[in-house]
Amino acid sequence: MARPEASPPRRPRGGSGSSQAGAFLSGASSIPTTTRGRRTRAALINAAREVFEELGFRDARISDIAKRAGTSYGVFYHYFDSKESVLDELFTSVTGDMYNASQARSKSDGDVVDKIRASNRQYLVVAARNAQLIAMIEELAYRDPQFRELKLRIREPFLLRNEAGIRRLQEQGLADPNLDAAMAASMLGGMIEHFTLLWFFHGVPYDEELAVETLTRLWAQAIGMRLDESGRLVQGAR
Amino acid sequence: MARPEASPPRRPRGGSGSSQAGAFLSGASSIPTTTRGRRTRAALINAAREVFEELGFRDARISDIAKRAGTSYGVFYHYFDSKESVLDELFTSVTGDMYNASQARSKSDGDVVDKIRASNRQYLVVAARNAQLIAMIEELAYRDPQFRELKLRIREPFLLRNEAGIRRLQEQGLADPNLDAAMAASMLGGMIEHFTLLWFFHGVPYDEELAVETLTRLWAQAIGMRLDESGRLVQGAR
Amino acid sequence: MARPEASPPRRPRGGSGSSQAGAFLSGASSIPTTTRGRRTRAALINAAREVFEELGFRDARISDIAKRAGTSYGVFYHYFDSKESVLDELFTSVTGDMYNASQARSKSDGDVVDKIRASNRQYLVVAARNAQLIAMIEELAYRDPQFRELKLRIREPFLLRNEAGIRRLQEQGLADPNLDAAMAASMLGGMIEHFTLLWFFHGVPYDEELAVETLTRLWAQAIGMRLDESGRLVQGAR
Amino acid sequence: MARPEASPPRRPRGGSGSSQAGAFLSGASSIPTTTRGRRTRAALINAAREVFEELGFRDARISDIAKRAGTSYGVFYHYFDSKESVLDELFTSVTGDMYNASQARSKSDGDVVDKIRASNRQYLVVAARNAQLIAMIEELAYRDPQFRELKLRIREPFLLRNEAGIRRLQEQGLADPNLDAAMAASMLGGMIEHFTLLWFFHGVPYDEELAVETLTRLWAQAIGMRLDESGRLVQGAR
DNA sequence: AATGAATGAGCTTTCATTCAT
DNA sequence: GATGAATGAAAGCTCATTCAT
Repeated sequence: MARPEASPPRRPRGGSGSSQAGAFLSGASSIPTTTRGRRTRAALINAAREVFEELGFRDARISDIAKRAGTSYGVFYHYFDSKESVLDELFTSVTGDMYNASQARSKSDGDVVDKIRASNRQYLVVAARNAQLIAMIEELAYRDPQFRELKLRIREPFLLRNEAGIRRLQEQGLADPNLDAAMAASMLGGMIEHFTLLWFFHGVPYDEELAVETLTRLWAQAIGMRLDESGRLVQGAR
Repeated sequence: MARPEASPPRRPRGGSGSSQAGAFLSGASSIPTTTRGRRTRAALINAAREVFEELGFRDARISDIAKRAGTSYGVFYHYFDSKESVLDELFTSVTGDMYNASQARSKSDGDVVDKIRASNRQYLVVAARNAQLIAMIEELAYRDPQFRELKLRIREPFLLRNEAGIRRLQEQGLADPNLDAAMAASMLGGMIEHFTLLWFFHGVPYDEELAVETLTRLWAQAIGMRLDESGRLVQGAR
Repeated sequence: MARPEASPPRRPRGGSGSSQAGAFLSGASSIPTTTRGRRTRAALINAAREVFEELGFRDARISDIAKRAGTSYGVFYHYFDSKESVLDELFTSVTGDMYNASQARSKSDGDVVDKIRASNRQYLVVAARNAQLIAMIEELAYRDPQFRELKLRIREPFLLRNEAGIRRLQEQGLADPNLDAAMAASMLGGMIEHFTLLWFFHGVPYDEELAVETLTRLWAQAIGMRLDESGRLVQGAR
Repeated sequence: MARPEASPPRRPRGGSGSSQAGAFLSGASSIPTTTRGRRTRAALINAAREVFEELGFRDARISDIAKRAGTSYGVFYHYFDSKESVLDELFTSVTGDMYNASQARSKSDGDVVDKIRASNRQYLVVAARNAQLIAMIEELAYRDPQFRELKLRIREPFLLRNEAGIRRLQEQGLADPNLDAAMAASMLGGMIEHFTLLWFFHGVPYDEELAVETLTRLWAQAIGMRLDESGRLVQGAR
C-alpha cells in the first residue's frame, strides 16, 4: 500500500510546481516588490554564494545562509523554497558568464595559434572567476542527474565551438584530417576543464604564463599544428 | 532534512574525521583472528563498496552496509571505527590497482606510439574497473582536504611516469623540447582522467576504438610527434 | 518543471511502501525480537493511546508519546514510521472489538424486543469502551478520506446486521413492510451512534436504564412494532 | 511536520483562544466605518468561509484567507484578532439560519405526519445549506469545549421544539405516553443530524424522497403513531 | 562475537503575528 | 487603511554511535 498520509502532514499546495522560465531547478522564489525586500533577497543570494563556496552545498545550512545575510531563517522561506532554489539563481549567473565566454571572439588579429592562445587565456579567466561554483556543480553532478545535465550543458557551447574550430582548421588544411573533430574537442576541452579545476579549486599551484603556453602548444600540436620555440605557428608544417 | 551525522562526538562540519598516523583516514580497524570474524569483516567491506557505489559515501548509512553484509549494525563497530575507516580499506585496493597500472610496462615491441596506445588502453581498463570508487574520491575531494590529497596521490605515479616518458622522448629527439614535461604530463594526464570519468561514470557514450585512437593521436601529436592516417609514427617528422 | 530535488533531501528507500496485511494506514512498523523491545513497543502504543485520547491525534506530538512511554523520541522511529503508523495498531484493536460486538448473538431467549434491547445494551458497552478512539476517528474523518472510509467500514457490519434483522422481521410480519430496510438500518444505526458519542464522548449525561429503554422502544416502534408500558412486545399489533 | 501556530503569544495546545464576554469565541473585531473598509471586511469573511470549507479550520492559514480575499495578510489583523474571531462571524450566520429553521412553523394544513414530514424536509434543506460549516463545528467540537458548547447550543432549539411536539402529541393521545419526551427528542434529533452529515458532508448517496419518507415514517412510528403504506396516519391506531 | 535497543544533537520547515513603511 | 517583510517558537525526522544483553 502506498504511503497514505493519514492526516496529511504536508499540504502540496500547487506553488512549487510551476517553474520560472529558464530556472534550472525548482526556482519557486518570490520576487519582492519593495526596496527593502529586494535588498534582503539580494543579501540572501550573496550569503548563499559565500556559504556554498565555503561549506559546499550539502553542508550548507539554511541557517548559515540566513545568519550570513543578517536575517532570521524565516525570511529565507519568504524568498526561496529551499536551498535548491537559491542555487538556481546562482547558476543562472554562472551559466550566463560561461556561455558568454564560450561565444566571445578574440579580437586579436594574430595567427591561428594566437587565437587559440587568446581563447585559452579567456577560459582561464572565467574558470578562475567561477571556480567555486563550477566545482560545486561538479561535486553535485556525481550524485544528482539534474546537476550532471547542468554540468554537461555548461560545457556544451565550448565543445561545439571547439569542434567547429577544429573542423574549420581541417578544411583549411591546418589541422590533422585524421582526427574526429567532436571527440578531439571533447578531450581537449576536458583537458582544460580538468586543469583549471586542479589549479583554481584544488589549489595546485601553476605558473600562469607557462600554463597558457603549454596549454596552447599542446592543443595546437595535438590537432596537428607545429609550433616553433616561441610558440608561433610553423607555416606549412602540415 | 535532518542532518544525519552522529550525536556525541559530532564531527566538525565537512571534515571526515581526524586521521591517524598509520592509516590513511581515521582509526585503525581491528583485524579479526577467527575465521568467522574474518569472513564478517570481508562481508562488511564488500557491502560497503556496493553501498558506497550505489548511494555515494555521504548518503550511505552504516545500517545500509550492515544490512547488505547480513549483519547487525552493532558488529560494524567491532571492525571499524566509522564509515571513514571502511573507506580506507576500499581505497587501499583501488590505489594499489591504479598504481600497478601506472607501473605496468607494455610488452608490445611496437614503436613509441604503440607504447602510448597500449598505455592509454590500459588506463582505460583500470579506470573502467574503478570508475565508481574513483568518482567517489573525486566527489569527496571537493570538500575534504584528506580526499583531495588521496586524489592527488593516486594520480601522482601516472604523472611521474608520463613526465619521465616525455622527458625521455625529448632527450631522444622524438618529443617537442619546448614543452615543460611536468606541466604537459599533468595536462595530458588530466585529459585522460577527465575523459574516463565522463565516459565510465557520467555515462557519456563513446566508441572505444575511436577513443583509444583519438586519445593516442592527440597525446602523441601534442608532445610533438606526427602520426600518419593509420596512427603510425611518421619517422623523422620532428 | 516538477520539483526536482537537487540533491534529494530525503531518500525514498522502498521500505514504507510495503504494507502489512490488514494495516489500515502506513503500518510499516518493525516488530521487536527481544523482550525489552517488545516492552518498549507496547509502552509506546499505550502511551500513544493515552496521548491521542487526551490531546487528539493532531495535537499529539511524537515527543509527547515518547515522554509518556518513558523513552527518547528516537526510539519511536525505531518502531514506527510516523504517528499514523501507531494509530494503525490502535485501530486494529478498536475495529476488532467493534466488529465482534456487531457479530455477537444475544443469548437471551426472550422475544424480539429483548433481542433488540440486548443488542442496544451491548452496543452501549463497546461504544463506551471505545468512545475516545471512535471520536478520534470521527474527528479525523472530517478532513481525511482515509479516515472517512475507516469510519464507514466500522459501521458497516452493524448496518448489515440491522438491515438483515429488519428484513427478517418484515418477512415474519413483525416489522413494517413499507420501510426500506437498508435506509432504516442506516438511520436507526446512526441514531445510536450519535447518541453514544454525545453521551460517552461529549459528556452529555443520561440515565443508563432510561437510555436503553428509550432506545429500544424507539427502535422497535420505528420499524413498526408496538410495545406496552413495560417495554414488551404487544403481540399481533402489526 | 512543523507545528504551525504562532510564536509570541503561543496558544495553549488544543485551545482556541480565551473567549471574551460578548463574542462567542475570541476578541471583538472592529467594525469599519468607511465603505471601502466594510467591503474589505466582507471580502475577508467570505474568503474565510470558502477557505474553511475547503481546508478546514485548522489547516486554513491566514494567508490563504487574505489571498482569497485579494488583500495582503496584514489587513486581516485590522479587522480580526485571529482566525477564531472570523469564525465567530461565520457562526453567527449559521446559528441564525439554523435557529430560524427550528422555529419555522409549517404552513401545511395536513395532518400531524404531514407536519413531521414538512419539518424533516426543512431540516434537510438547512442542513444541506450549512453542511460544511456544521461539519466544521462538529470537527472542532471534538477537541474544543468552546465548540462543543456551540454544537449543543445549535441543536438545542430543535431539541426543545421536538420535545414540545412529542409532549403535545402525548397529551393529545397521539404519541406513546411511555416515552420520555426529552430523551426521545434527543435521540430522534440525533438520528437526523447524523444522517444529514453522512449525506451532505461525507457524501454517502441517498435518494431524497426515500430519505424524507423513511425519516418521517421512522420518526412518527417511533413515537407511537402508525402509518399506512402511503405514509398517512392511521387514525386511532394508538 | 553478535545483536539490536536506545539516545539525542541537529537540521528543516511552517505560519501566526508584529510592525516599519 | 493597506502592504508585505521579518521574526522565531516548535515539531518532525535522521542516523552515527553506545551499550546492555
